Amino acid sequence: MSLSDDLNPVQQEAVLETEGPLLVFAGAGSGKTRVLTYRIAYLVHEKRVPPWKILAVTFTNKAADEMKERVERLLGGSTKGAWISTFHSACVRILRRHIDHLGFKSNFVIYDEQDQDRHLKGIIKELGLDPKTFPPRKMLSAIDHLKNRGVSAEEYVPSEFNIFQKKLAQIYRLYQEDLRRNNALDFGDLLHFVTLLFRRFPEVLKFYQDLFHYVMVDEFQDTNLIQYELIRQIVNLHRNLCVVGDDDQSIYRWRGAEIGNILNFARDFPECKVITLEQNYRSTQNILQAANAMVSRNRFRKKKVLWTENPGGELLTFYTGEDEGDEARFVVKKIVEQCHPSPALTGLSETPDRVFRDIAVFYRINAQSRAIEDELVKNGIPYTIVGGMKFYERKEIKDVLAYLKWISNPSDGISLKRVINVPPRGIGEKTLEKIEALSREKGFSFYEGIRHALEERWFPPATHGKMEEFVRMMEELRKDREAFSLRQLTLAVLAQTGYLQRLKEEGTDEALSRVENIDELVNVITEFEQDGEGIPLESFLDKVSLMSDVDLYEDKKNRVSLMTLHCAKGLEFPIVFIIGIEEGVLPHHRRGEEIHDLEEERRLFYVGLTRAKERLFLSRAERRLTFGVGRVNPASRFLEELPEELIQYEIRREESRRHSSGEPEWSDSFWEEEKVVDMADAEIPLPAVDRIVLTPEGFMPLRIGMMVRHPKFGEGRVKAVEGMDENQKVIIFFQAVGSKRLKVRYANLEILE
DNA sequence: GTCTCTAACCTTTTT
DNA sequence: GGTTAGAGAC
Repeated sequence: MSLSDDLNPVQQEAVLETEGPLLVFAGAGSGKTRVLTYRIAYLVHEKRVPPWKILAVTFTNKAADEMKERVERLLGGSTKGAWISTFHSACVRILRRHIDHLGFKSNFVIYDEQDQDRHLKGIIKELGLDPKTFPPRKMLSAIDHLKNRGVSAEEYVPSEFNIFQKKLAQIYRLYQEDLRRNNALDFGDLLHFVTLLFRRFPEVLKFYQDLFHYVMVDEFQDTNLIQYELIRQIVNLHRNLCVVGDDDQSIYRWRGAEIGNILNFARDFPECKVITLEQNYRSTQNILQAANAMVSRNRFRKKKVLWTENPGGELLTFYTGEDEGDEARFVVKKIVEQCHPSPALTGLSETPDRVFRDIAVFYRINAQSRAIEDELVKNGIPYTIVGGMKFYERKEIKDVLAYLKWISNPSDGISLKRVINVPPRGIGEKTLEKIEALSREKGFSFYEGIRHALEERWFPPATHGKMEEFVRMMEELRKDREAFSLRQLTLAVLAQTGYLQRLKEEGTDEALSRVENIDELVNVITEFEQDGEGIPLESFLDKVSLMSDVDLYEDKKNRVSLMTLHCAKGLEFPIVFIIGIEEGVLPHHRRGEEIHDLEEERRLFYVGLTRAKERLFLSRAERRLTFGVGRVNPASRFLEELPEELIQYEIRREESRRHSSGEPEWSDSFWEEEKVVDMADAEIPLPAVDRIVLTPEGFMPLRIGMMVRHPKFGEGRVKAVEGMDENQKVIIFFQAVGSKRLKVRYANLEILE
């Protein structure tokens, strides 16, 4: 390790400034991780700080693992007990040790969003509230918000005149009570409880203050209030806190991230030193210039201008597709071109200079991946999706995990209720409700409730037998835990419960794919156990609960990567596509015109732009299917904010319409006439409609609310349009015969206005 | 209690 | 367009 060889002067300064608070503004691609890893290595190697006195927190496990790996490489050995982990896993580690202070047992389980949802629904029902006026998900996010601001159920004081708040207070209290009964914590609790622990038990706080002499926080712009408070509590003694972040890459405001944490850091730590890393090592001049121009439009930011010594590189390419299919064809055609350049196009190169793993496609929302996927499949290009429907969210996986969770913590009623009748055992909703009421009244966990009811012979005879059988089976599994390995335990669950057998009997394609997934889960568990540490069952469940989408991402396979812009943060690719540069998509219409929201959307775009090392392709579609309904989107306002001279517009041939079937999409005969034109020519006037309707003659502009005439039913008003293909239907209210749903193709409609 | 079919919701982003 | 929750039939 040689600081002067491996780091530029500013980076070196950030490494050497070890004492006291330090704020590092690290622009995209400026070597942020490098600084952090060298800093840790420097502390251990040069300043002889014992590794376990160092705490470094990140947001994803992937980032933590990467940091660990790089520190190990620098130190030529292990990280020897340095705490390098995510906020959440650090908190779990602390709570497993000290949570008894707060009246929980150390084998608590962590509820995910789905568990929370079920849990809260039960409470709303219990209170006799209408789920329509008090939607569980809205209540949940309100509770989460309170936790993120450090407000506990007992402390929350609702406004006396606000019915919503009053009910919220009631629900929040009951929700926490029930969690305690289940010995369970939700995501928000993990952080919140540690701050409570620190506040109420100074000796515990003292222990960690003494322990951590040096604290580092990565991606500081994404911390929320509670995370910041946690850090402040810990560093209050030694005050050796180094935070690294980039306000321009703050994209989690909607989840409570406080951009003020980084912008006002100097106010909380007046003695702090500020270092700004502005040299970019990742992107070409053109890419960087475009990104700079974009983000400089934001008003609420610390001014900085990234620069690079890299070559100018190629211009950004922009394509306007007819619809998302056309857009996808453009993307795939370009991918093929990059990976298999034909001699005619490149002049000389015979071998592809790019492989699939060099390429990533980013989008605003997950739903946009579909069109791209279809097109990639059609062309036999391997790809991987980061995020979206996750493995651990599949029903069968969650079922098996629920059994395991319960074995780990028999107080966990949510998991128990999930599987008590899976596969069907003749134990129904009503029985469960009775047990729940009984348990709540007596302060039992759900399982204790069942056992109590059995002893007292509360169940009707038929139910009694079934329940007895179930309890016997679960007790058996609980015993298995002592003697069995985690793998054996999982296999025992699958066999004893009849879960696997039931799926096999079903024999449908769906059931068989579930069996395959379960098979995969057993593989994962086996692997985990082999290089495992700690108690396998608990650590495995923790790992699964705290896993994020990006964590599953493996970059070793040679595949094109597809992901949302949010997932893209922290990654880089030689070639990047950003699709859907449209008003309503990016910026997304669910955000208002509020300046902070708009600026965050702009930052999101900025994050996407700065992931690219060499080439950047941007695109949009004039028409897009949302909810299976056609929609026309104008170009994003962000497009105009990119410097004109950095962009070349690629125009499409009119024939692309007939191209939806037949020949391979990228065949040279079709594309070779492409040319570069300027904006004026590329802009195609947009039809002023919000629904496009397909008729035998072609497209027909039909607006909702428009009056039309049908040959048989007479005059009517358009209420809705469904679909875009030849099966497209339209719902029309006719004065004569009422509402009708008609296939547009055959309806023979005539527009009246 | 179990299974099947319809209707509503959905899509912003996730540790 | 696709999934999922709730209603209705057996």
